[in-house]
Order: sequence, then C-alpha cells, then structure tokens
Amino acid sequence: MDDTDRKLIAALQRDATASYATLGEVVGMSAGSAHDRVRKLRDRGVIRRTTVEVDPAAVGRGVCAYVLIESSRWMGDKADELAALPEVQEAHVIAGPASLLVKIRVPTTEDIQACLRKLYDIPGVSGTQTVVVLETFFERSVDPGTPSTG
Amino acid sequence: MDDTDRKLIAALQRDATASYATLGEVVGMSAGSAHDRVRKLRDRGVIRRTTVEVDPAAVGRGVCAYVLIESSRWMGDKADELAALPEVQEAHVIAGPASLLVKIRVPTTEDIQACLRKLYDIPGVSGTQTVVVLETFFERSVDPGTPSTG
DNA sequence: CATGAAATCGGAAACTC
DNA sequence: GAGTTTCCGATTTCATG
Repeated sequence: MDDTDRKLIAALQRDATASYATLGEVVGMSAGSAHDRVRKLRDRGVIRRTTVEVDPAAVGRGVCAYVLIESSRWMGDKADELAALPEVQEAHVIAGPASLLVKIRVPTTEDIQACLRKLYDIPGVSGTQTVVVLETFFERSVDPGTPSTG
Repeated sequence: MDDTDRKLIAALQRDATASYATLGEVVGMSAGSAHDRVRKLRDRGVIRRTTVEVDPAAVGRGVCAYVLIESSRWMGDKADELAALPEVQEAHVIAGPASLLVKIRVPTTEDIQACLRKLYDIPGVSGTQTVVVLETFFERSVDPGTPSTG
C-alpha cells in the first residue's frame, strides 16, 4: 500500500470506468502494471467492489434522516432486522446516548413516521431521537491519502 | 424511470463491472438496449458516477464517528471548510438539537480529538457532541426499489 | 428495442530489469 | 518482486432498421 496504490484508489473513486491505460498515465506506469496493482488491491479486499452512485431523489428517496435508537437491552444482534428495512441505508452500534444509529432515506417527511413505526417493532427498542437532514453538503468516498497516523 | 431502470440500477449497484450482455439478461433485453437505458440514466443524472468502494480500515481510517456540531450562528455556508478536512466523509445541515452533523473517519480513537480541534477552528462552532461507532452493521447503496410513496 | 460492424478494452501470458 | 510489452477474445459503442 504505497503512494501509487493510493493514487490508483483515488482515481478509481473519481471514475471507475477509466481504462487501465488512463490509470497507468495517472500514476506514470504502463497499463499492464496499473492493472496488476488494481487486481491486487481487489484481491486484498482494499477495493471491495465497483458500484454506481445514484441520486437518491431520482429514485424517490429524497428525504434523509438519522435516527438514534435507545434500547432496554443489548442490540448488537439486530443487523438483519435493520437490513430488512429498505429505508435504512446505514446502521451502526454506537457508544454514547443511544444504542444504535441508523441513516434512513424516504420519499417525504411524512414517511419518516412510518419508518419509525417499523423501528419500534424491533424488540428492545425503547425510544428514538430523529435528526432530519435539511441539506446535504456532501457525501464522498473515504479519503485514501495518508492520514496523520497511518 | 420504470421497473426495468430500477433493476438495471440495482444490478449496477451490486457490480458495476458487469457487461451490458449480462445486464441485458437481467432485464430480459438485448445488450444494446440495456446500454441505451444505462446511458440515459447517466445523462439524466440518476446515475451520478461509477466508483469503487474501499475498505476504510485498509487505508488507515478504521475508526468512525458522528459529530453533532452546535453553533452560535447560521452554518449553511460552511460546506467548503468542512470539505477541506479529509477526515470528514459526510456533512449535513440538520433540524434538531444541533446545526450540523458530520461523519468522520480517522485512524485511531485518539485522532478523533485532533479532528474535533479542527472543527472548533471553524468560526461559529460553539460545541460538539460526538457519537463513536463501535461496530458498523452495514453501509449500503440507496434502495432503488419502489418505496411506499413513489 | 434489436442487429451488426469497427474501435477499444480486459486479462494473462512471456520477457526484462 | 515489480514493471513492460504483446497478444487475442470479449466488450463497448455507434450506426441502421
């Protein structure tokens, strides 16, 4: 995982349709070498998959909110139940004022209620705190550049 | 934006390296027609870009946290200042107990402090509340299926 | 939406340093 | 071990019906 790998990752994050010839130019190598590097990054699991970024509003999920879920028991086994809800885009176990934090996407603000109802159907959920997103500044890929400690 | 488009989007979210021949099979069309559909989805902005998903831990950003930012003034113009911080992966203006919500990724828990310090350097920031992620159940693509209202 | 042809790309060798 | 060159089958892309 050297600087060349990081450059390749950054280039692929920007545009994963780039040809290996183009990627080679970016890092000053041949297409074949760039290809080798990227293949190894995939094999190692550094690059998990190639995907497309979709405009949420265009598929009827223009409203975003975060829900802090409080509970009366351990909630570390609720991954499947949360994954079963299509509105839930992310789900995390957290330290702090609540047990879980989920990111939801729904068509309208009214649909937030319906989603909360579903969340309350999960055994152990004893309360929620909802944070409605008014505007999203940005949502971007993980920065592959060398961080302070790394 | 019909059911065929949604199927194509779902297939591309799963694996954007799939050939148009494969995509055509998924929706029961020829490769050329599938290609047409996908091109139009890109032109319309429904598909924003093709990218790669990277393992955060593999690039030294294995620790995730959410920071609620309180302020003593309107913060709707702070997008650039937040985008300048590589630790900040998402930034939203919110309704609720705070003004902004940012998602950060750092190498270790100790680096959270350094990031908070940078956030406090932004004019108007008067307080923060940090939610540390202990475990991420999942982070997935926006569901393109027909939602309750859509 | 399907077909067909030309340009381009992906993938994996053999070869060099 | 890492990078380069070279190769062929597969794929993208675009015209046409």
